[in-house]
Amino acid sequence: MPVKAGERLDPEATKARILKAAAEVFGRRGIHATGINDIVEAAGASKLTIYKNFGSKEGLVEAVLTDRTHRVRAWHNVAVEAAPPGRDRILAVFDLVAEWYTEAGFRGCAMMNAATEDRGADGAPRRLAQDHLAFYRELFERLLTEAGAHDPRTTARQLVVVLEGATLISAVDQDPGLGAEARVIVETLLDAAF
Amino acid sequence: MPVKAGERLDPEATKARILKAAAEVFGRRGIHATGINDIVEAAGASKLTIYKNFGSKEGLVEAVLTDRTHRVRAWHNVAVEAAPPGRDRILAVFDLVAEWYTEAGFRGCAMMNAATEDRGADGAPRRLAQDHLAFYRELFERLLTEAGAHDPRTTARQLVVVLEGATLISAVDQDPGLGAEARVIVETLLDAAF
DNA sequence: GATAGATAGTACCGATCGTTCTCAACTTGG
DNA sequence: CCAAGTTGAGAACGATCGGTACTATCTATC
Repeated sequence: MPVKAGERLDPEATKARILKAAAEVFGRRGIHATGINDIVEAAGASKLTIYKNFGSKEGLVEAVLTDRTHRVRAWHNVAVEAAPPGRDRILAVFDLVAEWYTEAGFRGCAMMNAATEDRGADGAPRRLAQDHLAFYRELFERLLTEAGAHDPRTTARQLVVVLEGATLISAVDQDPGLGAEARVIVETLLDAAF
Repeated sequence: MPVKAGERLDPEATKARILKAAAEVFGRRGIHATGINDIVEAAGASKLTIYKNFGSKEGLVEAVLTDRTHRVRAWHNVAVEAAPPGRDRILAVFDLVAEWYTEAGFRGCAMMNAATEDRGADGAPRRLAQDHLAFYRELFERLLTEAGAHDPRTTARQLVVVLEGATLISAVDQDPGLGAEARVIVETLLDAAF
C-alpha cells in the first residue's frame, strides 16, 4: 500500500520518526546485528523512504549518532545552567548520567558503542565518538575553570575517564548503582583539584 | 590439498594457532565484521578444522574470550606478585595496562568490546565480560585489604571504573597517554583510601 | 606398508544482508 | 480535478555469511 490513510504528509516528521526508531533498535540490539528490515518494522517506514532520506545504512548510522550527540550535549548544557555555579555544576553532569543509568533498556553511550563495533575502521562512528569525548573534556574544563580549579585541563580529562568508565560498566553489568559510585569518585577528585 | 608437507601433526598446536589468529582478527576488525573465511586466511587452517575444534563461530568467540581473560588474569597475578607489597602492588596493575595501551594495534579490552557488540544478548560474551570485571574487583579488593585501606570493597570498585574508562578512551582516541592519566587518578583515590 | 586420523582446499547450500526497483495509493498545491 | 510529490508494501538482485560435504594428501602408529 501507499501512504497511511488520513495521515498528514510531513517529510520532516517521517525523517525524525525513522531516526528515533533506528536509534532505539541500534541501541538495543547493536548496529551490526540490526538489519534495514528491522528499522523498517520499528519505524513503520518503507525502505524507499529510508534510502531516500539517508542514502545508505552507513548514512543512517551517522545521522543517528549525530542526532544523539547533539541531544546529549543539549541536555548537559541545560542541566549545567540550571545548577548553581561552582563544583555543583560539575556534579550536575554526574547526577544527569546517574539518572540515565536507571532508564529501562540502558545500553551505554551510543557513540562509544558504535566506535567499538567499528574498531579498526576510520569512519564516522569513530570520529563522532572522539568528538563526543572532546565535548565532555571541554565542558568539564570550562566548569573547572569557572570554579577555580588548579589544573582544569588535567582534572577535566580525569572526569571523562570516570564518566565513560562508569557508563561502560553500568551497561555491561546492568547496574544503575554506578551513578552513585561515579559521584563519590568525582567528589574525591574534586577535593584534590582545588 | 591436505596437511602442509613436512609439518608435524599436532592438534593442540593447531587449536592454539586458530585461537591466536582469531583473537588477532576479532580484536582488529571486530567480531561481527569478521567472517569465518577471514579466520581461515589468518590462521592458515581449514574450515573443517575450525568447526571440528570449536563447533561454531559462537563457540570460537567464546573460546577466544575465555583464553583471553585467563591470560590477562595470569599476567596481572604475576605482575602483582613481582611488586613490593602495599600500594605499589595496586599501581603495578596500572603500570601493566599503561604498557598495554602502547602496543601497536591496541583496541581495548576484548571482553568489554565483545559484550558491547553483543549488547542485548545474554550470551557468553556478556557473562565473560562480567566475570572479567569481577576478577578486577576481587584483585583490587584483596590488594587494598592487604595494604590496609579503610574500605577495600568500595575503593576496589572505584579502581575498576578508572581502569575500564581509561582503556575505553585509550582505544577510541588511540591515545596511549591514558595510562599515565589513570595512574594519577589512582594515586589520588589511594590517598583518600587510607 | 597398511590403516587410521588430521588437515587443506574447494564447492556448495540456505539464509540473510544492503540495495534497487516497481507499483499502487495517498496527500498536496494549483 | 489534475499533476506532482510522498509513502508503504514488497519483489528481486547480487553479495556475503555461517555451516556442511567431499576429496586429496599428508602424518602417526602399529
